Amino acid sequence: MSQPYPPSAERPESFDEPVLMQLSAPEATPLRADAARNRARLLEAAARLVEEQGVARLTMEGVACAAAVGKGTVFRRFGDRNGLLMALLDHTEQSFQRAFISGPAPLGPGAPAVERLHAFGGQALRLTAERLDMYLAAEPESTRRFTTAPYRVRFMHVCMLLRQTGPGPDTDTELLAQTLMGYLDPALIGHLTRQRGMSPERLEAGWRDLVDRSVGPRPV
Amino acid sequence: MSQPYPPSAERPESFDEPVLMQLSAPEATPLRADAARNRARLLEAAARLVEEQGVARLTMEGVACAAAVGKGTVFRRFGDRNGLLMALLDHTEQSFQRAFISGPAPLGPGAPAVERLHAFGGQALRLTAERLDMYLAAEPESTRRFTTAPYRVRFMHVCMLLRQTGPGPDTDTELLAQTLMGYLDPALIGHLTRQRGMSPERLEAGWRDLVDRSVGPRPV
DNA sequence: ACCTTAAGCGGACTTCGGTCCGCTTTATTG
DNA sequence: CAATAAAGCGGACCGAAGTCCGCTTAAGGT
Repeated sequence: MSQPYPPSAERPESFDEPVLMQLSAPEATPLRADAARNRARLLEAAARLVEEQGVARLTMEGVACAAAVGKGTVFRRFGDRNGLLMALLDHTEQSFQRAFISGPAPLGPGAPAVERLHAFGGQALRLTAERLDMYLAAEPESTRRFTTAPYRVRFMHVCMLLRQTGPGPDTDTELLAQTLMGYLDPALIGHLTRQRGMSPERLEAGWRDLVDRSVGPRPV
Repeated sequence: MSQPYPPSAERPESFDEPVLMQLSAPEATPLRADAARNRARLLEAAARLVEEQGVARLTMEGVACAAAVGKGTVFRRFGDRNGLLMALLDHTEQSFQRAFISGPAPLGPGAPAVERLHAFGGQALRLTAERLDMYLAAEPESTRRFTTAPYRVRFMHVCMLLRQTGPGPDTDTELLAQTLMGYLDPALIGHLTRQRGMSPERLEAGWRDLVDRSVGPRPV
């Protein structure tokens, strides 16, 4: 109920600013030299530890220790464990973003909105499946997951594409977009692939079906 | 990776048995007298503490203490914090279940499947909104949330109704049902109502739209 | 160069969920 | 009614996330 580490903190709590593209890349105030160095060491150490022992064994103290840095420093820089994990996914997420915002069609602009939606989901499914443990571990719990920067960027994109498909006047695009986003939730993907044994192809076909149903005015 | 408390534990890990209706009500082996007494005292104490201080302040040790019982006992009985919280919701959940399985139409049998789906979502939204904090706190994280008994019962129900609406042969009912269930996720409901300020009416209208789009064969 | 100041640092500390294991109680059975 | 096995109990213990606060240090102004 209070901001723990006043100035920066990689996970902003405010809601209303225009987020697009500012995942964590350009800090409002650039980091001090030592801070930047420590940040890099921490990310490097964390990535190494994850690779060596799996994300489940990653502890904040372990990372601090491996980076030869105090525990408080890790929290100051990344806010919490999810923040650190999200930072580890930042590169992937940013290039995905670039791809669907300004990359080549059909993911990027140029193709019809429906096809862009198809491509968007396909790529999201692929990225998530590829590093599922990371995405699962990075996902904050409860309602927090809807307020992370990457989620919001994706959401706004889906919302925009949906609006371009000629929804009827009585279609609630925002809610429909949330529903579509729900399909891409790492937890759901993990459940379906690991516990229900569904193939990526099946998930992708399901996505296309869902998009086709969501597009255009609502049925009679 | 191992079952911590061998014999009972209110959250079964197995997947394939026919669950329907066995939330926690009839234990496989009935509880020993002292165990049953302690269970009741724990639930009572927990409910009181939640009422007094809110679910966020509820700690397992606090409950144990208030029930004049050892901490280990709480864990033995309920598995973990989510298990305790789910037990607190059990009554609500069971009567909801009865209502949609065998209650009066349109929630129960008798009405067309589409109307039953409409009613189902409406009621789920209402129940969740009514005790949102509890539902949020009781929700296990990551993929675990798909394996709780209440989730699975709801899911199978939606799946069944969907199958009754004449989906085309190329419709993946299971995936569609998961999508519908995603709309009813307490975390999403909490986000939409609290952080985006959406009205219950709007959410319900969104649900009806979603159902209408999900029903029947997929569009061209 | 020096001074000032605020960002940054570190690690002890708190809190809480979850586990362990030796002891106690219940229920069954002969 | 005793004996006994197994379910139950309790609280010490552990690990990890997150907090706090006094000390250090980089950076910009004079």
